[in-house]
Amino acid sequence: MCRVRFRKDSGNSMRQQETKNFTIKDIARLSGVGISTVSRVVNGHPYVKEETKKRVLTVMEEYHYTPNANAKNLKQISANAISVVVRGTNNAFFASILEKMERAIEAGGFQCRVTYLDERSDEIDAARRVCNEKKVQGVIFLGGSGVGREKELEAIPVPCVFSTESAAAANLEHVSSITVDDRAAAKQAVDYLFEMGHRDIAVLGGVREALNNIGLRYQGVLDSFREHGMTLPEERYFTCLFSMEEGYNAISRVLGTGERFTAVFAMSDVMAIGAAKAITDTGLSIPDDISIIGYDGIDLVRYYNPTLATVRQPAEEIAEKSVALLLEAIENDSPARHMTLGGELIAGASVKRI
Amino acid sequence: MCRVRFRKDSGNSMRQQETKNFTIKDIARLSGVGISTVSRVVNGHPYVKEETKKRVLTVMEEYHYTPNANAKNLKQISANAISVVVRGTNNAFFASILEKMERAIEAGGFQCRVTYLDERSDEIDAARRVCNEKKVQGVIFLGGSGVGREKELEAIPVPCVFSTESAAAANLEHVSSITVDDRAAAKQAVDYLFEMGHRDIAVLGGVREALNNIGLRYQGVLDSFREHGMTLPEERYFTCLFSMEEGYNAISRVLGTGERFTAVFAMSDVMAIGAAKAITDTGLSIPDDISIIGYDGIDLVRYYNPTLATVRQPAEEIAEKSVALLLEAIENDSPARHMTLGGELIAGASVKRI
DNA sequence: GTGAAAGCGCTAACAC
DNA sequence: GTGTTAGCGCTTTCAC
Repeated sequence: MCRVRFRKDSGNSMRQQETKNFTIKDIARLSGVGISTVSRVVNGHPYVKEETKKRVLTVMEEYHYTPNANAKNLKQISANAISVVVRGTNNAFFASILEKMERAIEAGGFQCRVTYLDERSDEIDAARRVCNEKKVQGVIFLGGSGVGREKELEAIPVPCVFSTESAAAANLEHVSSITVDDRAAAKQAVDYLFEMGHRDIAVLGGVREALNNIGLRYQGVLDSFREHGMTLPEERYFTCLFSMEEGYNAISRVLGTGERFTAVFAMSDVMAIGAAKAITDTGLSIPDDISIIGYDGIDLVRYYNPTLATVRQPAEEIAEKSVALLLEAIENDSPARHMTLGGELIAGASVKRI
Repeated sequence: MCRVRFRKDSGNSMRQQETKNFTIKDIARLSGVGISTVSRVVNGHPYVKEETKKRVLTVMEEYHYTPNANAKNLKQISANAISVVVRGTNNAFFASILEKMERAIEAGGFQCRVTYLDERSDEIDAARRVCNEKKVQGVIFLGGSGVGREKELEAIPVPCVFSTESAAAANLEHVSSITVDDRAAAKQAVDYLFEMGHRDIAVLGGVREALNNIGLRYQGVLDSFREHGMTLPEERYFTCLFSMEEGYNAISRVLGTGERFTAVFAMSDVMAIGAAKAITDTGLSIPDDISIIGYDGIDLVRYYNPTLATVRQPAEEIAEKSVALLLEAIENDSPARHMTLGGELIAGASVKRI
């Protein structure tokens, strides 16, 4: 492309020059030093005469030199960096954790490299690739799961931390994890609805599998029902994906049939928001006709109308502990640990005592 | 790290092997062919005997070989890829455009490489780096601005498209842009408020600069006021950043002083949501006491209570046109173009006729 | 059809 | 303090 572009005004050699990608060799030649000296300056290594350094920096500036990261990574043994592999873009809950992780990683003296993956991609595969291409010293999986992937995890040569999913079952000496006690937290949410006098409670959640967060939250729901001498009828569990749209559709559909309940526990705040809108669109009121409580504690619940009750997962604590666990493993070669944090019930105007 | 880990059970050579990063050389040796043959198989080049190909693939499979992207990029001249540089993570409006861009780019036969940048980073610098490291054939800037950066843009050797910010002023033959007519769209929003009988209108927006989107939206606001024989008092313009929190704080503060108006135009939906919550938290009703209309048309406005009126920027059209412009420039070497799309007024329960 | 060999731009010994 | 040089893992001529 550029070729053609330049052919149009080939008399202009200035532009030709501006487009050239300067290499370390060019900079060395232009500043009259060897390439290793340039490399030393670029990487802030010691033992370069102040004067030489200045000259090299000037040339670098003048020609807009940027080192080629491919070449750097190809050669470099280790880069003092930590990689965070995030599963699922556009997830408000993860976004808030990620932000805090970045800060903690940098505070710990490491660079932070974030890899965003969509749902279709394999996070462990991506991590393996990052490890040997970017030479990172540790990996944090945000929203990924290591369950049943022991074999692949073995192939990752640096300490790992699974954030928000337990990896205790993998039982690997380089894989830690940090989770919220989903079962207890979900129980708290439903307990709260019972306390507020609700008896006819619906649950909006994802596909229940024994070992994932959803399965655990479901267990917590059952625990609460059991403790209150009740059982959750299967027709009161609505399955949907983690989006407002899906939550809306699921609850719209059931309310459309004339079915009624006095409260909903949604296993994520975005589902809860969809559900809330479905309720008001049906002409019902929150919380007068139906109460609703979510899960996660994303910022948005505070700004919704009415303010949504939720069980907050402690984002900053998750972030800090994840990074702390990883740094310990990297720096002190500490053994893997699996920590569990508690959720926090946040009351909101969306739940009414009946 | 891994060293230490392995020393713990150095008798286990299996794990040692699993952690090794296989290179193209290893695969060549293990399958008894030359490295160029492996390279051909990996890249799907023709002229490899079916049998040889099969053998190589088997070995690759067996040893979980993944090519090193650094080495690949270092050597490769061009990669049939397009880079999208997104400024500002966690922006729902951009996220929806990005998703559609990815699809369009892949449909056009190119790979899509997304680079996420925070507000502090320089998007043009990042693009330049991506160009010579990843060998992309074109760049789309989502949310970046090329204004006043002609010099740096010249250094990018491939066609570019600025999405959502005009780059007409740069007047470069390889830089196109696609924008919404912010001025007209903002005018629509305020016109609508006037039509609904509002006279005391507040505006919540960002820092006004002559050439950016905010400045244009502000001009549109002034246009509408002028057309309705009025002027916007300076004390009715509230400046805040693009977040719910900022919108909330700004409107809370002013309502707290007892100041009142009958309608608010917020220059983004997230600001509008913050403002909406500030209004209801003050004990006022939307739309009975104060009407509100936002800007952007993110999904969330449909799920808010009450449904927020907004001016929708046509995300899919922006995405499609951006990609189309770029593909044309890449494939047919078409000259730069600057397109302007229209916004669409979306009525909502948040605006009341008075 | 397939292999040998020359680099891509850089880092890190090692020599001076 | 600074320069020379050997690769990192790959693609890509160019021979055969």
